[in-house]
Amino acid sequence: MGTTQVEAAQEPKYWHLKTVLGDALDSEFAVGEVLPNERELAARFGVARATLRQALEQLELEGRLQRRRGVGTTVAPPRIGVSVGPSQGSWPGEGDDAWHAVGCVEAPAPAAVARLFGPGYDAGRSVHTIRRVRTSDAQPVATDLLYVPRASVPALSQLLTPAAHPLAVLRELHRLELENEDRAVELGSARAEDAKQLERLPGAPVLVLTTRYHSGGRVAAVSVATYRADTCRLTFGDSGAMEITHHDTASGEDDRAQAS
Amino acid sequence: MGTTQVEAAQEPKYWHLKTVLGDALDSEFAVGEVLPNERELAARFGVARATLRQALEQLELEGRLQRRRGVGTTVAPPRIGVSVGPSQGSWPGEGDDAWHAVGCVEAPAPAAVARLFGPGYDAGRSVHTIRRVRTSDAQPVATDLLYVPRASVPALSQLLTPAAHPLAVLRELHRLELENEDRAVELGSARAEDAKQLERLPGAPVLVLTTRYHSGGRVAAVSVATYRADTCRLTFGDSGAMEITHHDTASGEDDRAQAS
DNA sequence: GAGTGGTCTAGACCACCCA
DNA sequence: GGGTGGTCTAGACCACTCG
Repeated sequence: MGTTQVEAAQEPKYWHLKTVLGDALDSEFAVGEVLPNERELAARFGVARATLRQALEQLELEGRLQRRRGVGTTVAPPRIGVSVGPSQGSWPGEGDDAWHAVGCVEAPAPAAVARLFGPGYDAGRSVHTIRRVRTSDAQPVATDLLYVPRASVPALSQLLTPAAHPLAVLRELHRLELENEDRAVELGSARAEDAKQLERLPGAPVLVLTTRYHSGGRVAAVSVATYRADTCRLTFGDSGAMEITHHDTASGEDDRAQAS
Repeated sequence: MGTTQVEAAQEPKYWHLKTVLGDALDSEFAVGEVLPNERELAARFGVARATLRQALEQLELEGRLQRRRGVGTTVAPPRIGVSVGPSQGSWPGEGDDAWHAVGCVEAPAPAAVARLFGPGYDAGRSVHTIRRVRTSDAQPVATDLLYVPRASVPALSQLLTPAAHPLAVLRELHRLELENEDRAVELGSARAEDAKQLERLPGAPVLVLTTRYHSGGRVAAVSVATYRADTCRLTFGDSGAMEITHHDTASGEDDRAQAS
């Protein structure tokens, strides 16, 4: 019986590993520092590589590590707070909101998006579909598809060069009076196209922010934006504050309240 | 070399599997239906169980599957939209907001939370810490810790039974004039205590919603809420609409716009 | 006790990055 | 070419649920 198993752990190894590594990250590593490679870490902790990887995956999910194939695992900087309104209701692309249009097509909206326009919407009609990328601190944090039905921008000329097209759509959109926006956030995984824009692998965890822009009693535009979940914190509301790192979700500091 | 490998896939097996399973879910399964077990599915697709599990994990992350140890894997219902304001600024626990206090202690706030109160805050002081649970459709969707500094509720009597305590704190809080709220959403993983409340395993993906309640020029209360990322969609803004399922993030419907 | 998903192992090979 | 993380395998045992 005398194994070295002092801890009689009932918690999984990878979970314990995660906390050990997390603590080490706080105390012994600086942001940007490179960790030993996975094979060595696994050997050092006496576990299989797959088990170690389970711990690293969790830490990456929490935004504490960054792993890049062919390069290594580094300590991630605190998450970036990106403001997603309501900044007193403005149209997408208005002012300078860090978005940058990279393409535009006209096509029928996918069924799931068409539904967002409401029951009165004719699903067969093609809409202006603008792909945009949002950067912060010189790195891509989000990519979105902005759907603008032709009915929302009727004055738009039909003949436009690809470069002029998205800008013209946005310009027309800004002429409308924006009445309201509503938003929803959920967890998703990056599709291939999004992943490429975000410089991540397909399947990477993202926060999907869906915004509906209301004008004239209708939904005038819909944006489906995917934010990198590892590097971003989405902030709502007025003050641009809340510039805090808190790795709460992972760490100790158990100030537990009684459970039911 | 004539293996049956027709597809010459450059995409990983688990990724391809995920889309195949996802499509099957749409076309051949009803919500709540039980899938074949992992060993059989793996055999059926000719892959190792670990590979199959990678695909299932992704689908679960996207809220399309629900897996329970000892029970099986079932098709998940669409995500529940839970409103997280701003419902025209009201205090937590005001009206009936689906939250239910399950415990309360007084203790110093963890450092990460103390920082949210701003520079003028004395980190050593103990705060009322109320644990709450939010349910929707008879299942738990979120749990939070609500931190209320004693300075925010000075009139509170010192002697309270555990049962009366949280309610008294909330009652006093509601006397204050709520000026503002700001929020942030980020991805996290459930700590052990949270996981239990949410009926999930530790490490399960959650959306962490941090809210600061401002009153009298100060931060009068802070809430750190963890929502089940698999079953919830957080909705902001007025209308309680947006009751849409869109598995966009995973599915086909490629209406791609040109990349940069 | 039978069946489920959850954890873990010890290997192998691949895709990518960089010197 | 050498090193990194990413994928994949074929097993094993464990924790949990339920009849």
